[in-house]
Amino acid sequence: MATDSWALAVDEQEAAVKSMSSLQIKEEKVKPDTNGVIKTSTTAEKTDEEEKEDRAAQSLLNKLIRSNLVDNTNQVEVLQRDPNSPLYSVKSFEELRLKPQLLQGVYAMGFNRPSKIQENALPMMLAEPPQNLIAQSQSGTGKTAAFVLAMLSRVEPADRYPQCLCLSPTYELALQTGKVIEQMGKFHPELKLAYAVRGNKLERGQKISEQIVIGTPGTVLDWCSKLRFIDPKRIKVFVLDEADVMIATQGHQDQSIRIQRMLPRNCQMLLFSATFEDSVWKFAQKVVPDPNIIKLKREEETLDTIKQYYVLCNNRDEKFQALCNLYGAITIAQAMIFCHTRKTASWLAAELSKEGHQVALLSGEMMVEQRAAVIERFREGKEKVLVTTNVCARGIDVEQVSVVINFDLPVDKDGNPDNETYLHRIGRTGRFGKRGLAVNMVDSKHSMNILNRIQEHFNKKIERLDTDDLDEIEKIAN
DNA sequence: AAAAAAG
Repeated sequence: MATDSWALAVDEQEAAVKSMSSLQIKEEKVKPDTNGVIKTSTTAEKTDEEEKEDRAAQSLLNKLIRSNLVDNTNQVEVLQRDPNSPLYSVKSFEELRLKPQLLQGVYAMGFNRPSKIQENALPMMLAEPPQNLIAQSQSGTGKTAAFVLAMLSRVEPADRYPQCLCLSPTYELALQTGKVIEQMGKFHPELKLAYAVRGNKLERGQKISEQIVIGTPGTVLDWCSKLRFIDPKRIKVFVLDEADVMIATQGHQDQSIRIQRMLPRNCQMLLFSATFEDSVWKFAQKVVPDPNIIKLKREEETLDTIKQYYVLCNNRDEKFQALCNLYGAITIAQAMIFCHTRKTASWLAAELSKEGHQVALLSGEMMVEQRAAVIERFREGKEKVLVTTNVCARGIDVEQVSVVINFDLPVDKDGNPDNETYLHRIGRTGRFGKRGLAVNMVDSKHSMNILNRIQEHFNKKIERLDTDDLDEIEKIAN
């Protein structure tokens, strides 16, 4: 058991793990309740923990619903694999002729009508025979709901083997996307979901019966090859989420390709990426035959609703002092603080708690049980401030986050500004017209240069903030 | 450099 000052109580860890594993294979007491909701049948009354879970789930749902209601996109560019076929676009979910239980799930989540990207993407993804899709889209556009809907409409619940496979770049994102699958599929009592993530160990030699699998690359690869829990030849839909991360040369590329190669020829490939840079494009062309392509132009408003500042310091200790000065202002709602390395993150979390601030730490060096518990506590609002690494840069949606601090600016392996990660990080806040605040900590000429290049890239002025000026801090925080 | 990993 870890002895860090921010280590969690054992019962909380267990609760978090339980909530994650309620749909897992090892769980024997799983059965659908009256609403068709799949959960363990232990207690009749709702415990405190369960209510907290409900609230956290609701916050995730609220965010998803808004992404469907608020169209902050102004342009969708569609390239069909057959340019002569008519371009279908739906204005309602009924037009898609979904299975009734699935339509029920869609409405139960509060979706009334398709988002901009869904109008075009859904008819393409649901067409017969299945067609491949490459979509450029960021979170907040209804992307997750779109591919979940595609998986759920293709799945045959009566067949007790994996048919849909979704890959996420991180453990936390896999859990989050899994929750959406559970929610949207909850009116199919016989439908089950398996989490192919670290820490979810199964007994050797068996096959799994869950129809949908969500997971991270390493575990999914093991389940498909060495351990043979999944027969990849029977997968009908393959979703690659955050494909630009998954395909990055230094990233999950090998594993993603090896998994993809095991799939049958006629498997439907759905690939989502924030950018269409060369590496993504080459990969896509190699492995996704005859794709439809959707490019989503997102209004610059995304950045306009987020006020961006920088703080000038001379070294790490000054950055820490500046952060402490900001602390009162950022804890009004929730905040995320990004560091470049795990080491810096754990150092910073320790220093902040020494100063008497309550902070949570989340990085890849922690044990998965702990990670699950921390992200859950953060979602519930039990933790106000999360110190983390790029593990949380993408896709993690917590509604109450209104401040993002780049304790270290995002740079790639060559030390160049990582604009994409910058956009993703600050995109954790200020969505859907909500006000957001991003503060960048600059501690050298070099990092000032990085910041300038980021400004140029987004053509957006990032103003200086004096952290000794409490009035100014007060002003930006409100 | 982070993440992924039944290595």
